[in-house]
Amino acid sequence: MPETDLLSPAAAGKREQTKAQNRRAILDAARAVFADMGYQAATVRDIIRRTNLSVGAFYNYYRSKEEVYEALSDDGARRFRPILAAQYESAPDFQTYIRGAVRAYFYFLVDEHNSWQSGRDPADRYPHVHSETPEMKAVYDQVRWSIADVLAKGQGPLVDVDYLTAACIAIAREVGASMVERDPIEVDDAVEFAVQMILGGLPALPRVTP
Amino acid sequence: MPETDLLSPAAAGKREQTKAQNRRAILDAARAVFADMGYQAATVRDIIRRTNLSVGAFYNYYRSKEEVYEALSDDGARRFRPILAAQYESAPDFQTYIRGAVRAYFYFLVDEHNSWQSGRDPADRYPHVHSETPEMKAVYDQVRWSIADVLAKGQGPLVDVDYLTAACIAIAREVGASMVERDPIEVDDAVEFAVQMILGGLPALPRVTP
Amino acid sequence: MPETDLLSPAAAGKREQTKAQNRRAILDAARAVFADMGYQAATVRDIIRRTNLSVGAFYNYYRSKEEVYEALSDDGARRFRPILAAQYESAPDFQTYIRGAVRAYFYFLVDEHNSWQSGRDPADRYPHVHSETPEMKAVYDQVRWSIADVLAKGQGPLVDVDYLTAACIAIAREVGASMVERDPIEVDDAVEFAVQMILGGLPALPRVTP
Amino acid sequence: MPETDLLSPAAAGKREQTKAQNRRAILDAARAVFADMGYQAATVRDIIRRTNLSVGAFYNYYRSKEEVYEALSDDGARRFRPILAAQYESAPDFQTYIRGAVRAYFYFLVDEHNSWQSGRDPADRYPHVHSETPEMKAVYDQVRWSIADVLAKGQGPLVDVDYLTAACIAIAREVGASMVERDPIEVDDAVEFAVQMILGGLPALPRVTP
DNA sequence: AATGAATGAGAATTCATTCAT
DNA sequence: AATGAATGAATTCTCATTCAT
Repeated sequence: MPETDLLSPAAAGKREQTKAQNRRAILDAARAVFADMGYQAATVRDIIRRTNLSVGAFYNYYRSKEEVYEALSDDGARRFRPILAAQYESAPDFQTYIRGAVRAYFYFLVDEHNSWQSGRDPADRYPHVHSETPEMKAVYDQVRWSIADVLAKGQGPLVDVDYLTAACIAIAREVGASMVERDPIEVDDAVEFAVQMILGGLPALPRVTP
Repeated sequence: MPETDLLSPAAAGKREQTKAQNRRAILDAARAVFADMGYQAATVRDIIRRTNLSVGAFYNYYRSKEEVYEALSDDGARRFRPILAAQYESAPDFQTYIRGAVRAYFYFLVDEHNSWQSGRDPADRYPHVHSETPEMKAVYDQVRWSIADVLAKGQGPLVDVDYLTAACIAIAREVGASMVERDPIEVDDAVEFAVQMILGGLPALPRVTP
Repeated sequence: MPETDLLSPAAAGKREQTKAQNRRAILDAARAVFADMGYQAATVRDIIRRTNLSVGAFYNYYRSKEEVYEALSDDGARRFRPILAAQYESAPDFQTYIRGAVRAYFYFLVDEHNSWQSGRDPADRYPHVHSETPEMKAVYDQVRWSIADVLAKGQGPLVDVDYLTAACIAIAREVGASMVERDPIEVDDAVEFAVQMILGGLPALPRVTP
Repeated sequence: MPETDLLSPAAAGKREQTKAQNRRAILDAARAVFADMGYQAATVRDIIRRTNLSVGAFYNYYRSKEEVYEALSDDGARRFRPILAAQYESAPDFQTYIRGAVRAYFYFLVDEHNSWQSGRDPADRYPHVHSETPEMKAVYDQVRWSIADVLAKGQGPLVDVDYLTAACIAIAREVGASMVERDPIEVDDAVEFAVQMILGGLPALPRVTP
């Protein structure tokens, strides 16, 4: 409730900039930490340690580990949603949609993958960890929903919708995960593989009576 | 005052039996607890609470929470390995092998699923937890290895082995997970779906030059 | 949920005894700490420090500072209630009741006062503290209630009940507090003073119309 | 950009005025907050939240939370001292002095009470807190001292000075506290009650030999 | 002077593991 | 072997105070 702004605009701008940087630093650190050791095992201190902020600073930006997780999810979803939506709108048939969605997802993964460097080997210290960033989860949820939607609208074959969704998602997820482990990363090869796997399997699937 | 060394063989046998029972009780409790809330969130007290035992007794049987996890993994792997091995030995071709492996995996899942009752919905209290029991993980690793092996031996098509393994595993995992959520569980339908998805996709896959 | 009690009765008894001792040690430490620096300023660590227990042990016995406070209150109330009740039952008139209650209260105070030794000077480090133990508060509440009750039943003069209660309580409290500061403590003198102060003032009080 | 040193005297005066206003705003806020939740539980942010100021500004005016407390005490004492002193000078006897002092104290209380509005009921959130503003404490100390002085000078009866002081103070305090809880507040009735309680009790008190 | 983000010591609490009985 | 209280490091979060702007 300051009465007036006594700071110069420049100074105020710098303040804002620093805040934005710190916010991002926390998110980046959190992404790396969650990827390294999983959400459950990660502690707020782990996140802070990858930052040059103090404990207090963390709590100035986020009220808990949970809130960071949400922010990360939102971040991923927000960036991926428009891409996926475009595919969804423009695709004339199921095949085209699948290809577009998988491609979009894989490029997103590569992007994510490039944006952080895991400092040390995760699984060594914290076993049993499913490294899945909240962003991946958010994107994955989006894809799941849109596949289900396309199928539900009858634009796909008359198969078990749940199973097909699960299978598509599964393929995209795992092939994607396998892809980003390689060096160099060949996105188009991976897209082709996943798409053929999905589409090739379709004709043979057991039909259901709606 | 504890019983002394002056036991009859019968009494000694009884004691062995009790030990085995306790060991199993701990594993059963741990399986349920890990499934409910994940390894990290689970506390040793959570485990022993589902047991007749005291904290101290727990540590007589396992030296740490970690060790219980390992034991659970071993347990699952040990039970599943022979089944899978049989498929592996007897299968004349890739198709047969896949069908056998998926069927074996799905029946294993159903078995696991029936063996514990999640008291309440875990995800409510512990968000972002991918409940995956150590046993599932172990079995999954086995399947992954054997698929890779079959492919490596040239009994499958000339495709990207890593990707195919990943895709097969992914399909089996997710369709399987989807299957056990249903009531009633129709194992054979799910097997058929997963198998067709995998095998149907094969011919269309991009070939690689070895 | 131990199957049987394998401990000898003697050992079990010792366990129980130790627990009782620890429980008391915590209460004693808490009483002293609350008296020294007030409930608000007191920390759980302050309490533990006056004990040879560990942090964890504290939480084995009480779940929070608050719970210790409650226990202390209950303790005081439980010990004082019967004494006060006896006065209340047997007193033929207001004068007798007041004298009995004040006497009981003062003896209780002396008892309390003797039971703990403030290690260092409180007010130096934690200013603005109203040193009032929860036990004193509980007893005080009892007395307040019983005076109000006696007056409400018409056994006292027709005066403003709230004010009279407040005044009686106030006199007892402050004269009592003053009393225990002295060395030697002369309980009977203090009782006499307080009682005369209360009863002497009665006739002159403004009457109210009920 | 802050104003520079090139200010007109008028502007400088204005700044002085602002400083005084801020100082008062902090004190008012602090009084309310301390009353609501006690000194310990109150945070500096609680205080500035009831203010137009920033954290930094707070520390421009007072160097610590403690210092604010002191300032409040001084404030109350400073305002009340002259009033009490006047009574003290002009009173021909003990009776008159007591009546004057009590009346002055009660009017002071009413004044204090009107000057802040407790937002919600404090005791709900912070148990066991005897909300006593530093100002009340300061005034109370003054009264205590002056009664003791009057008695010491032999203008009162030959009774136990400590006890009488304690009792007078106690009555004034508690009846006063009870008074301000009422709506409407009837100061004169309360004064009459307290004065009669004190003076009425005097003749009956045990005499001491000096 | 004002601003409000940053700091970090310190508070409450949990929990894997040990150990006396 | 069994028991369960004790331990204390580790965790989350708060808040008085400082300091760059």
